[in-house]
Amino acid sequence: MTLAHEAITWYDANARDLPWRQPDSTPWGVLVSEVMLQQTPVVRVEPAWRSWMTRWPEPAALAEDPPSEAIRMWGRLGYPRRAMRLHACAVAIVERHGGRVPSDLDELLALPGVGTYTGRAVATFAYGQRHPVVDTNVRRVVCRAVEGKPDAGPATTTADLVAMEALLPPDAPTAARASIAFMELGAIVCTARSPKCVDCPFHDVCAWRLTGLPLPEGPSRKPQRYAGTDRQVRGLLLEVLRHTSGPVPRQRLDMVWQDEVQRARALAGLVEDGLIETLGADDFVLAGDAPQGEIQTL
DNA sequence: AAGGCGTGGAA
DNA sequence: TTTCCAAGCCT
Repeated sequence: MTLAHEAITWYDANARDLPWRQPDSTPWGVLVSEVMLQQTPVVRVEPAWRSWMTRWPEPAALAEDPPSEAIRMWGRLGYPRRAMRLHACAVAIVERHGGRVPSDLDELLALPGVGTYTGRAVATFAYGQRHPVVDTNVRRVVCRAVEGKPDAGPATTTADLVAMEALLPPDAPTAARASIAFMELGAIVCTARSPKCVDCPFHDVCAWRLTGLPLPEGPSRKPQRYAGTDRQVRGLLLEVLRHTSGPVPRQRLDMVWQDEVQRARALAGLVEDGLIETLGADDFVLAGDAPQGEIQTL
């Protein structure tokens, strides 16, 4: 019994019932879920995914609405640039692929917001192709079970793909199930902080467990702060824009953050990223909400 | 190729 | 309270 087959057997009995995994889910639904799941937990994605798919059941529907609507629908999932890119992705799918999510990996990777993980996930989970699919869960499971290390280091794309490739069964449908099974295992059993080894199908063969669950060696890299950063200020600014339909005067935005320098920097950043647009000298709107011909540049 | 980029919940 | 983490992407 290989690791892949052990994982698949475990997955068949323990997988969560998520809407984008239903038999009737579309490649578009899979793509939307993958983008939403980039750095956002499943529990917060699920209701947002349902709303999104109800409103925009296919790429063409989203492409017809302005980016501002995507940003509003994104709500508080975080990293709203993803909403922008998903909108741009829908436009590209309409323009380049006749409104159908492409199945070719290189065409997927060429879409905005679709990187190594997401492209392979869509090709594999939506189209049943055989590709290694490596996310943070897979990296953790493989490095523990195979290498015996407590935590995966920084992502090293090529090496990670090669390592997973070696574990994949030869036929595509089984390989796809193996990938989703490894991911699920990392998500609910082989978790970062409190792995539930008693529930793990790799219990008896896991190199990490067999060597006594050694702790991480050096000091962990310190996570990025959030409070007081430009990111927080951007979030506050965007929160105002999201809940306003018309132009928002600069004066209103001035209220969200004391530090004028930082506030201006955050605002300029949002414009730079294309999330918002300036209207005249002192009004702002979400991207795409400006009346024709009234967009000003800084 | 490190670091920027949101948000909320669990420990 | 603070820290850490959650199916990354882009530059």
